[in-house]
Amino acid sequence: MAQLTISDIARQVGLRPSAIRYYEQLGILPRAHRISGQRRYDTSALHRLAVVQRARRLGFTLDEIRHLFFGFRKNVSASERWRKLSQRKLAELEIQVSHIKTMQELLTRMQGCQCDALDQCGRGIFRSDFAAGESQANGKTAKTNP
Amino acid sequence: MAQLTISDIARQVGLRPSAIRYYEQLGILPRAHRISGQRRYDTSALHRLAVVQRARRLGFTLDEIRHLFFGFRKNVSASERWRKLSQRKLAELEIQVSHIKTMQELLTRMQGCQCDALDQCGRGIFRSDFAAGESQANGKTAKTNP
DNA sequence: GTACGACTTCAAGTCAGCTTTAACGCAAGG
DNA sequence: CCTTGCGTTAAAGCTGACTTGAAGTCGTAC
Repeated sequence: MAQLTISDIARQVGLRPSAIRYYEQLGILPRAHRISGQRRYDTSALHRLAVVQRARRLGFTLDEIRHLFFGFRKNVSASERWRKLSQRKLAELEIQVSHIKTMQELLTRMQGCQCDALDQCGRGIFRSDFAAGESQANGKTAKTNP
Repeated sequence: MAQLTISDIARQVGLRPSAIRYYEQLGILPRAHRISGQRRYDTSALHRLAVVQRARRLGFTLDEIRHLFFGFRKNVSASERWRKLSQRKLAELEIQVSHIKTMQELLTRMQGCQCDALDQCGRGIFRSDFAAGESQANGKTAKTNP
């Protein structure tokens, strides 16, 4: 069982063959086994790619994806690093959910008076993301954009 | 009250001045009022930019941002288009939340046996995102990648 | 009056994430 | 045997979102 060609799996996950070769090149997919030079896959490749696609749509970079899902080394120190990385990502996702809620509220409120909603929510978002104290910098605000 | 320079607001929202000029060029920010050639802003620019930043981090493109937040024309037909667009975006955000939940579960489960969790969740995600019927195409699956 | 620093425009450069192109290999069918 | 069709690689190209560089304009400070 390793009968799928590159265009088979590409079609099944909605990617082009070129993207899959690119992923192999980056180490996101393992080097595929070849039959007379051509890549052959089994269904596990489909599952990996499904995860990759989900993660991409949530804003994960290809580098993050590689480290989080396919980069775990066997040794202990690296697994400690992995744990830290995934904890950080879990926290990010938590925040992302709350930001989506705010955004949904904004869009919903804009069904009424667009300018009002935009200005009010904008003020709120600004305070929560950036405004520390009007005139002084303080260390609490997240450095989201270095 | 229009005393902030471009680098003032850039610093306050964590962007470079060049990004703000770029946004003006794209129509995401209105053409700023100038004093001897130089842009001056008031706090409402900060609020707009806070919204822009939030939206960007949630994966909105600059085009979407322009249309959703700053593109509403005064006439009725355009406002109908706007409503459709925002409804679509609200639905997308809903789906995004559920995908984040799945991803959190995957990462959490990977604290245990990574390969097992990855393969199991991958299978699930694949079925839910792509697998329609094994051998036949059907029209229900989302065309996420045209 | 000229040096400084912060601004201006416009064009070209950068980076991630692919896609396209060119030149080629293999095998199944007529 | 040779065309057709899908596959291969390496290198160059494209898009979105900016950044950088070159060349110039202000206003204040010496």
